[in-house]
Amino acid sequence: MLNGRTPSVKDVAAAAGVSLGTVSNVMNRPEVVSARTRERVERAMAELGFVRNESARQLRAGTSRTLAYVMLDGSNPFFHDVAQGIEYAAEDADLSLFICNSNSRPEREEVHLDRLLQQRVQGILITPVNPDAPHLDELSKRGVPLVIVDRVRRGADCCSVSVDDVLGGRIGIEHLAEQGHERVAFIGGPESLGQVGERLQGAREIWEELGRRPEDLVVLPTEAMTVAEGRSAGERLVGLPARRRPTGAFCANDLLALGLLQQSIGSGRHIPDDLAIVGFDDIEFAAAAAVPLTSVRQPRQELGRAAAQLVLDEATNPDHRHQQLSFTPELVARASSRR
Amino acid sequence: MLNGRTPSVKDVAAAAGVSLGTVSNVMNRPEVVSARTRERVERAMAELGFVRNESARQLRAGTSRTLAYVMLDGSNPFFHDVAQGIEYAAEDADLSLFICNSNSRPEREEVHLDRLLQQRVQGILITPVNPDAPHLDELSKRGVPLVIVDRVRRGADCCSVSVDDVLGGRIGIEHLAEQGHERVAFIGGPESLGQVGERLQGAREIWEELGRRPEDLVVLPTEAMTVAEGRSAGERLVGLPARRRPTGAFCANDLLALGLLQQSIGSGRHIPDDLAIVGFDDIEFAAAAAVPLTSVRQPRQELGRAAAQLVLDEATNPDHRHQQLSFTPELVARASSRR
DNA sequence: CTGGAGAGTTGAAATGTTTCATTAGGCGTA
DNA sequence: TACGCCTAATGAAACATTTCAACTCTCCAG
Repeated sequence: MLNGRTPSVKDVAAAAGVSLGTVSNVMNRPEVVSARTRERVERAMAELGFVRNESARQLRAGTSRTLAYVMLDGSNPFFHDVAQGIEYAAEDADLSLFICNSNSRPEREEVHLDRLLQQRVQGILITPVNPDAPHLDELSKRGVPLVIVDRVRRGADCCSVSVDDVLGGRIGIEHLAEQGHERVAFIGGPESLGQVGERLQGAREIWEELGRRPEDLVVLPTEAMTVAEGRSAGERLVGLPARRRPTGAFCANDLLALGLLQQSIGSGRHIPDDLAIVGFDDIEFAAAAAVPLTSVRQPRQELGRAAAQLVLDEATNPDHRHQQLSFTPELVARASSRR
Repeated sequence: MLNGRTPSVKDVAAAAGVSLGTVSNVMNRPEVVSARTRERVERAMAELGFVRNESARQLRAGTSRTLAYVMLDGSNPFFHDVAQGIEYAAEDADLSLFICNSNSRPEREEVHLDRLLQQRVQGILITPVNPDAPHLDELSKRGVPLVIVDRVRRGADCCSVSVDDVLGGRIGIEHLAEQGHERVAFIGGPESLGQVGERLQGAREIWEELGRRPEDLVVLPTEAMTVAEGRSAGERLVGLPARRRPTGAFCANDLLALGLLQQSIGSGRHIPDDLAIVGFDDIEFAAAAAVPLTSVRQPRQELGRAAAQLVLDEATNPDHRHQQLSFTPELVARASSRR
């Protein structure tokens, strides 16, 4: 009767001598079935090696048991920490987490979103390549619970969780100023990345509030936020005439900062005496760098956890209101910037 | 007629004035339907915003379109590179990839595997906490295509993809010997990890073949393969009496090596003059360390890609044979070990 | 005895696809 | 005109589950 097929509820029912409905009850509402029958059914399940077919469950029940996170860049540990936070929240809610990676390519992002829609996931968390892309509108319109992570969306017609980047920019520069640096660099780009723009904005604000001259905040744009770009920025820094050369550098993320750190040490400079370095994100490797890296910490796991809670609220609470959650960044001072 | 529901093939069929079967054909075998009808159906789909329900498809077709990778440790970039390799292969085969993370906890691993079974994924790739755990047997017995990644399984009743760790151990130590080090340390653990044992074995082999004394290969066991443990090993290293202190250290992975590097520089030693360091894996951050790290490279993405191909072969090819694929590691010499 | 409540169990309907045997219609040939 | 062939389209069955109204017992109060 089974001849090779993987067993179904029907087979279990037959083996236990009960009806389909009872087997289903054992799985979903064990309290309504008597101890005797429950035991019998469970034994049959174990003997047959029954594994519930999730597709059929989902088709009938209309509800899936998975969340999804579409991350922006798998090579940046920051996003894995965010994912970890989401995972914990999902675990608490007894859901699975589907992790996809767009690798900053809009086409991949669309492919992933399309698949997730087909899977009817309960909710989607995403750090989008472009938070204003129209295909995100599509999702909201479709009614799929959606939370933007680590970005904000202009229209604000969906939830988002991010960090106050303007404040982050202020904190980083303020720290360098406090350490007595008269001329500092801001390293990051492309400026089209909303975060870079905001961190730079914060940097400029506080710099002027402290009464410094705008031309003493040197902006070194990069093409991406990678270690390699950090190294290249380091080379450009050395190339500046000594009297225009900053003594402190604030990088828009830790990968850039690590690249800069490496290039600086490699070319014989002493950190922080010749150059003080401040990063952003406070990834695991920041503390583990040769000269431990000062960084503006984002609460990475918290970000993920909060995002997951928002998406769950949207999925389950009928009078859900969209929220723009903003976390406060915080300075973690280490050797790379302290005299 | 739709009143809020998400549209189904039936709705599309009605809107386009054709039958269910025709709509299905448009999606799955467009060549059998006439251009006129196809167009009409496609228009209807677009207008209704139809998205195929994957659960229903899978239920009927009996086949899912996803692979899964259960990774061992989300905080180690090595596994993300492996995952990336799998993802590329999955992309080529037009499959989705489900990424789970056991975080080295056997219970989580089991939960994930159970879920994946319920989802009826096409195949499972896993870097298991313990490659000999009985629940992996279960999977093979069930007939789920299974590939062990970066480990080998004694019984060899399933495919695996790994790197020749004994050879890796030889390569690392041979390099240190060539650089003229007379006394070296092996740092890694716990030894119950098969890989650690094999790398150590290779290290010992070559050390003796080169005519060195066994007691000049100092083993410093660690409790885990993390940056923190690397730092702690560094402290123990300093604690050794000068005449017993190694001048070169071979770490069982890069995280350990980075921790050791940091601790060494922090306590004023010069790398590589006071201590030469060799890591294992060659993760992205190895090259980006303050003193670029010499490492025994594993072909990380290739590992993933090959594993995915094996699992696909097992899933689709009826006369699939299980294989134990072994890649050859290779030395990448950088500043941390070169005088 | 009868009636009713409550606990436990049943079985049919429903979910959204794909598949496949069947039918319809058009066209050329005998 | 009758026949066969080919291309398109059809619609019912099947997939594995959940749900729910209906049914059967058992037990106890009246």
